[in-house]
Amino acid sequence: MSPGPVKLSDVAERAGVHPATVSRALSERTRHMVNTDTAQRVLAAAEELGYTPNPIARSLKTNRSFTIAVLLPDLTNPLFPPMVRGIEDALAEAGFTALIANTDNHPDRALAAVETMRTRLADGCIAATATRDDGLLAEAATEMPMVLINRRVLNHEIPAVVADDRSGVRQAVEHLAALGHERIAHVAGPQWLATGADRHEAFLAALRGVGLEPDPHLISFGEGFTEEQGARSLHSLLEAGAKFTALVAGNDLMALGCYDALVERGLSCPDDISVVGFNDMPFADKFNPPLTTVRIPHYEMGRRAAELLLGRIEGDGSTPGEDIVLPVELIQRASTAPAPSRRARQAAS
Amino acid sequence: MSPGPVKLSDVAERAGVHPATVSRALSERTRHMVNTDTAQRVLAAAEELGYTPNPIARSLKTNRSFTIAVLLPDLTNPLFPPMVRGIEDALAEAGFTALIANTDNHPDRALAAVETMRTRLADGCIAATATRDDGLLAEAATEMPMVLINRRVLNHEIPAVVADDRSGVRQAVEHLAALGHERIAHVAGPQWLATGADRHEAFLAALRGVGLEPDPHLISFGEGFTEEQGARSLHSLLEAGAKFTALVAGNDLMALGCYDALVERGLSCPDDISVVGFNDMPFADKFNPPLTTVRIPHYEMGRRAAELLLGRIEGDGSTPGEDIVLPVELIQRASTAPAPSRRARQAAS
DNA sequence: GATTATCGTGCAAACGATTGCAGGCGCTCG
DNA sequence: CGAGCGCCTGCAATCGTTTGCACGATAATC
Repeated sequence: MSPGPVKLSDVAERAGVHPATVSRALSERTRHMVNTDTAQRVLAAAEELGYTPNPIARSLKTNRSFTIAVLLPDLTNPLFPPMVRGIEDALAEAGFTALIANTDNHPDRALAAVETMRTRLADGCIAATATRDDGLLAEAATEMPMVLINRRVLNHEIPAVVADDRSGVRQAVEHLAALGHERIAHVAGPQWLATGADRHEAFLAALRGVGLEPDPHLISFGEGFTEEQGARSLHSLLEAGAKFTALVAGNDLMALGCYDALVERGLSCPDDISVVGFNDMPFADKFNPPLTTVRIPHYEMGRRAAELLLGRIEGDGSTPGEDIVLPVELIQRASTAPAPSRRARQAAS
Repeated sequence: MSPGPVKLSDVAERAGVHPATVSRALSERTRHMVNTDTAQRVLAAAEELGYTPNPIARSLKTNRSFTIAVLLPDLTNPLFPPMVRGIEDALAEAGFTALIANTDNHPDRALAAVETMRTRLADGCIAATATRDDGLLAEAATEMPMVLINRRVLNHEIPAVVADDRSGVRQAVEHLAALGHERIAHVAGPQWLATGADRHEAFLAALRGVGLEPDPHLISFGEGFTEEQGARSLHSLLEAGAKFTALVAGNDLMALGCYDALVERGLSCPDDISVVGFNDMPFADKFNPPLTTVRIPHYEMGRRAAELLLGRIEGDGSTPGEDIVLPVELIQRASTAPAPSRRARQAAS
């Protein structure tokens, strides 16, 4: 037997057959081509020798790597690890492996990553990096199966699995409205991301839904879903003299930024201003105050994205793709409280 | 030209040379074997055609995949993403890619992961999953270059990069002692992990260092570095009637568990009990109260681990390996306060 | 009993790159 | 002027699998 890892020909020799026969006997799909008891013999030999196929050689021949590229803007954002877990779990069940790449939100790093993935022959790609109008990904999508997660591009050319953002912010503003808030601000996320734009739009709609008229002076856009941008946005709102008693932030990170801005100005949450976030990131219940936010099913989104992708890979390439939108749920914690006016009234009564 | 991705022979044809020549011209290492201006021609042709080598085919021949396996217990633990970033960045600079696997702290899942990695021909492995006495990894280490991160095995057979745990907990108890605390508890991590055992030992030493005698009744061991275990440990301490005014937790997650246990029992941090954590995980400054903890250089640890590993791969296999231990720093926030006794005295004066 | 279908297996050519070996050419040097 | 030496470059084998094709044997058909 040759040295090093055992290979197909070793098994063949041991079983007294040709390597090709071993190959056929070992694959579920081609097993029927070989006599049942030779198959048994081969299987036994493979078992005894502890044969494991060399995936490199296999890939070279078949052009499939059983590898899925996962493009993330930033693994450090607590939003993503649970999604990745979901993705990995679903992929593993199908014998696939995830290859994770951070893009830092830089288009060129994304380009480089896509390139790497493509040349490494990933069988498909799950991207969380898409900007709303993303030519790069759209182009890449023509070359390999792709699905988006937590993002969406303008013309639904790429299937996506997303949380029900509209419902989420609706629940948020209804909650605020029910608490008596009438002047509600929006510390919005970047508008070049679908999540940012969708939530902003949903915010406007939800406000009208509860009979409030949107006020442009109560809306400020951040340039990223980050703490700094959240703080900056809130500061600029306050700076401009806007008056409001509650705000909904683009996501939890921005909400945390708002916390910072608030304490910096000696304001209290929720006494002066109620804030609600988005995502229910890990430890959102441990913040000061515990953050009211809308919970999205991170893990489930990951699973669904992976399953969707696998379906497109294995499948006939059809399933033209309704986006999958998963339900969300408002988690009420201590960062929201009745509006001051109502508290005053209650105190008076 | 053949269809699909451009390959070596396409470039060869275009440049009017043999594929072998192209191969040599394209590799920095072998370029000197080919005439300077043919090399130019080849380079130009490759550029025009947009040639990118097929790493699968290359790997098959060279037995190198330029892939590094990264074994994590749990990507969802906020400790790890920054490390992964460090690893990825350092690897990318050298043209390597990281393959991330979660083991969920299950030895068999780790085994499966290692197996996958090995058969996928990873060139090396960075593991954060090692238990103190880890036969599995020790064995795997004989088959491929490996370095440990944030973990250590008993007999230093595998090089590791770790934070200076001893110094960290020393700083923590000195801080507490300086605040006047005399009865300091330890909500320790699992002892089968090096981090758990080291910190426990360091705790004992540090206590004596400030002239306090360790009391076994003030120490409780968790079975995992988790919130639940932190809460459970603290509960059992309190249940047993232990009296103390401060505690150092095995890590930040356990500290958060302590927060939970404290509020559940109507105790206040830091008024009744000061707590200090370990790791300075993201958002530790946002907790209620902001957590005093010791900061470890996550990102840097990742980088160093990757660099160390690459050195072992490229290099002569020497560097027998002192462990790399990186400095840590106590970050004082609001979860620690002067001991009640001292506060009383201050109030009296 | 000759002819055709059926089944099981081996042969050999891929996949796309790397690399030892050999050979052609032009020099120099004795 | 011929032997010898360097420098380039082409040839062909190789990495470990998969897979179309052909071949031989056995079974089914008329």
